[in-house]
Amino acid sequence: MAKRDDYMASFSSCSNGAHKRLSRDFSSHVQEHAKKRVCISTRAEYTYAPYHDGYQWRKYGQKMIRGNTYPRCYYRCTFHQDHGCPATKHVEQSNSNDPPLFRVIYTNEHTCSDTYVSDYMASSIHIQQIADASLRKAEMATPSLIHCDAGHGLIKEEKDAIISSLLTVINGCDAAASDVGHAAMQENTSALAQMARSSYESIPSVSPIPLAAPDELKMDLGEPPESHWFEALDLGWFTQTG
DNA sequence: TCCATTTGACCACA
DNA sequence: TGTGGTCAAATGGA
Repeated sequence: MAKRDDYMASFSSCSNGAHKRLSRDFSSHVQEHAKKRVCISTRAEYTYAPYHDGYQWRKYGQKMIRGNTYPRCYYRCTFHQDHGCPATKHVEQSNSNDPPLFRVIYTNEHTCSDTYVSDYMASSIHIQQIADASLRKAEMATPSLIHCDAGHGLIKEEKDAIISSLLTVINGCDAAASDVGHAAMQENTSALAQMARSSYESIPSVSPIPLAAPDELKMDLGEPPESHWFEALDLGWFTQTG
């Protein structure tokens, strides 16, 4: 496959017209190889904090998408020009709740590796933001429940779901780490997994009997079910071939 | 003055 | 031909 760096090197020494042409040439290469099932990573994520994921992004476009209430915003890595980092993400609000939930679609991995580890540390903050937002929502919905045993049980269930999601993500990261060879990331994700487990174990379990959360306490996620906080996009051509 | 964001226009693809 | 993704000039803030 043609290296993107080759194209990016060309970018720096050509006119705008040639720049655009090379960009399209590269897009054609990507699409061509996509047809041949070459690995290009894409994943979707639902989050309350779409703008703080540990990386620096620059917005390059916004578009109303047919059938969507809210516009989709297009971001690429700040180091796109400097280091040719191909990472991009699309952010679209998926509901009008307070706080609103956003769907973020990440495309391509960062090659600006100096910010890589901090991303995974940011992930723990990110998950904490999700948990906090979720619990605030529950508290606002039924403040009296927070102060009774049943309320504690419901909150524990809510936390269970969130932390379970975190562990799923971290386990996924562990697998990804072996692919890209970032040992440091593995250490951090293991630490995060341990943090999540200890956090999980430290939550007092007032009611050992699983309780079904009433409707007003369930998180309104719109389309995605809770088990799909982080969703891998199966585009049908992820398989790496020799 | 520099840099990030906005926004209309352009292009590729289905 | 409609839709989604990207570009780049214009604009605004630090």
